[in-house]
Formats: sequence, structure tokens, C-alpha cells
Amino acid sequence: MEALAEYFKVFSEPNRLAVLEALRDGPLNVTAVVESTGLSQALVSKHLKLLTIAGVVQRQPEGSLVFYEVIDKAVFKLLGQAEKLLLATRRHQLDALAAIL
Amino acid sequence: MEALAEYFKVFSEPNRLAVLEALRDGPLNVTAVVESTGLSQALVSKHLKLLTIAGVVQRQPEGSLVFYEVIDKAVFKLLGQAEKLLLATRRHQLDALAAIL
DNA sequence: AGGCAGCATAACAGCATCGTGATACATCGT
DNA sequence: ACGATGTATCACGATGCTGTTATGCTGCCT
Repeated sequence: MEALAEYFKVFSEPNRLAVLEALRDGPLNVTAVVESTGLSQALVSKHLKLLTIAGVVQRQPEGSLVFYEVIDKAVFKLLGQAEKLLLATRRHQLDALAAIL
Repeated sequence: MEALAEYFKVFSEPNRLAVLEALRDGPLNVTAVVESTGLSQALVSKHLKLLTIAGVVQRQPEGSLVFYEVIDKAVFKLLGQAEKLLLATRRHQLDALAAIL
């Protein structure tokens, strides 16, 4: 329970999600992620470190570059399911609003 | 993306997950949730409010009691999938550790 | 009407997290 | 060996969240 909450926390940050999204189509090095997301280099580095510790992403140095790669692409399934639920929720809230008005 | 992160944040708190878990088997009133979780009444009330605003839970007063109910039980599917991923991650991390030692 | 149980809210302290700017570290090419 | 590029880390300010205690509010019962 404790651990599950911690795991969800990993995905509860817009910029972190953006970093993750940047890695959807394959490994990228830090600079590439920076360019893809428009975030500062320090911030990207921090988020990548977090994602690495969380076990979502894998770090592999290659020469002077450092590539990061999503370990288990099933995380995107999780994101997708959450998004679906979120949309259903929105719909429900609109219905509830309509029922009042 | 912004909204998705916000949605994940809902599930990123152990006590909030506990409250949600208490509602897994059907509607409960606040006091029942308090007893089920062992949390303070004020705290449970707060978390229930959050869950309500998030559209995860539905508030229905009944006499002097207030029952809360999970709107779409698919949220538990989401929790389950996250837990599964979390366990896979743990396994992977152990493997990575074993590969080093 | 008065009192009580159930629930919600306010105010506050404590703590964690985020983003930034500056700086350190490492690796490559010359 | 040195400079340059890529990456990581530090220190810090700012913000937001959590939990508690105390207090309000509502609806029921006698």
C-alpha cells in the first residue's frame, strides 16, 4: 500500500510524464530528452534519476552520452488505462452536472 | 498530460489508498471508514473530499449519515495493474542486482 | 427546545517536492 | 594536456501537501 502509493507518485508529475513520453519510441540520451521536452537539463537529469530509481527506466552510458530506455513498455499501458478512466470520470461529472441543471 | 499527472496524484497517498480500499466492497459512511482504516475522522473526511472532487467516489447523505461509494470500480483494475507492474519492477531490480554480484 | 452523534471545515506546523542557477565531473577530440 | 560537450549534483527559494487540534454545522432523538 505504502509502496503502491510511492509508485503512483512517480507518475504524478507532468514534467516527469513528459520525460517518460519522450522515451516512448526508444532510447534517447539526456540532451535529446531536453530538446524533446523543452525542460532544463538539470531538471531532466533529476527526473531521469527518479525514474531510474523507481525501476521504470534504465540508464546506459554510451561513450560520452548517456542513454535512457524504458524497461517495461507496459507502463504505457498503465498510463493509457489511467487516461481512459480519467476521461470516463470527466464524462460522468458532466452527466452529473447536466442532471442538476 | 497535466491532467493525467493530477489524476495519478490522487492515488499517490497511502492513507488515501487505504480509504479507497475500505470502499472496495461497497458504500460506507464516514465513521465506518474511520473504523476500517484507523485514521482520524478529520483526515478521512479530507481524503474523501478529495476523492469526490477527483470523481473517483460519490457522496450520498442518508439521514444523518453520509455514505461514500466508488463510482467506477475500474479504478481497482488500475490499482491492480500498477501493483503488477510494481512487482515486475521489483523482480527486475533483483535480477539486475544479481547480475552484478 | 436541548443535546448528541456524525461529518465538515479552519488554522496551523511540519515536511516533502519542484525548479533554478551554479558548479562539479567525466569523456571525447585536437 | 586542454578545451569543449554532455551529464550529474548542490544549495536554495518557493510552493504545496499532509496530519492534528479545535471548532462549526447538520439532522436526529427524547
